[in-house]
Amino acid sequence: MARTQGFDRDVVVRAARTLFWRAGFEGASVPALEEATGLSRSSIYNTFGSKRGLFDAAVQSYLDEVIRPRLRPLKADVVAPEAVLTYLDGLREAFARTDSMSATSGCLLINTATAPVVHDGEVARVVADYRDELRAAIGSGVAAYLDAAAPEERERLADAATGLSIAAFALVRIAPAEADRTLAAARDLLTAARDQAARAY
Amino acid sequence: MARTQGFDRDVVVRAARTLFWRAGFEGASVPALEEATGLSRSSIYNTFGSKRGLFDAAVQSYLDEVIRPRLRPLKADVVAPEAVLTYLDGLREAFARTDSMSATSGCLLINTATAPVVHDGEVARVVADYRDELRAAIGSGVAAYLDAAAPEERERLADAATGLSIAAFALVRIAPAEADRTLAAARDLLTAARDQAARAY
DNA sequence: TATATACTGGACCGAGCGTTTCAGAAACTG
DNA sequence: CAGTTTCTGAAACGCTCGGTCCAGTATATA
Repeated sequence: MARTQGFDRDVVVRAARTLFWRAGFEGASVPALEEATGLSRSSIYNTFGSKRGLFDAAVQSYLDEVIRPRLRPLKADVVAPEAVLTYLDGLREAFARTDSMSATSGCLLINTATAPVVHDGEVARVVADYRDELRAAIGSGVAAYLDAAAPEERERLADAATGLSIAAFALVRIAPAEADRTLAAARDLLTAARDQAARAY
Repeated sequence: MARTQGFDRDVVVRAARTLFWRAGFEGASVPALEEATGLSRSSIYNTFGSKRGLFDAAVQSYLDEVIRPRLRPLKADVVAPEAVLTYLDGLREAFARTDSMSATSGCLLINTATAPVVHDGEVARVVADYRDELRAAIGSGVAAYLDAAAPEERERLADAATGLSIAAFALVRIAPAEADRTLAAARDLLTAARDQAARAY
């Protein structure tokens, strides 16, 4: 009866996501979004309602396709001891591939945390929820890695590894080498804590 | 012979700085800058050449009047052992005063690091230089605090404390409690390292 | 094949942007 | 007090912004 949609919604959202990631919410203009998605303005507004609607879809896509796959090993019921190191190393590898989105543009959500659009409370909550999710995942990873450490030490190291990951994302655009050092520091903190625990036996 | 300037440049730059801090470079419109500074558009352009020129002046003012006073104890020829803890505690106090600029708006330069304007290479360099300055200052503070620790451990902890300070600034707008935890983690890392060094005797 | 449905392209909207311009007011200097 | 210089206010610039609208077209169903 009705004509079917002539584009793949996921593909469109992914294209918009890339532009928002690179340019930020404010920096991605509607004409630029048209070009990136291949959609005309009316299709964008018909499908997503507004620029914000498209941004929200892009953020969800970012969480589902970029963030969570990387965090999956840390969110599993049983977490591998080395999973938290693998996470940090995976981030460093992404930063080292200088043409990767992570290297050129950091993290869509961390970029958003310091952008004007965050004054919209709903956006701020999404970003804060992301931080909590990251913290919980790293917390599991640290617990699996330092199974013998005192709880307060594990919490402290999980806070530190989470913060250092966030700092690395904030830095990678302007100082990629220093972003890598920041992640290396997180890794070293964990391995040093483990070495010390082993020595305590 | 010539008429003298009818306003105090420093006062004007300070007012602009506050607005840029709150709203970011892109978010601070020229009309809003007029209102904040009390200057008319022509005076702004006559004095600073462009919005970017005013922003650059605001950034310098931020470095000179906000950042460097806080870092001064860490940059002195002889650094007090506890100075790095005092720095972290001072940051936490500022974050706890929920009406302070730091609590509501984080750090002007870290906000800029993830903003579109950073694609201007000159702006990116200023932000990267700030990170280096912060890292060097914290490095001195860590060296003074952990005078007996191994050099590689001091470097690692200095990288960590620097990164965690940056993460706290990135987070404070959207998750102030977590920003405080991030700084607390930095502090605990340092004190734990010192306790452990003491125990080694 | 006829029809109904909704996707699509492109013109258009008002608003706000950063910047330029210029005439006139202000006030130091000689 | 006259002259010169510079600051200042206001208006207008061209442009881009996010968003709306509608006629035309494509297509799945009956």
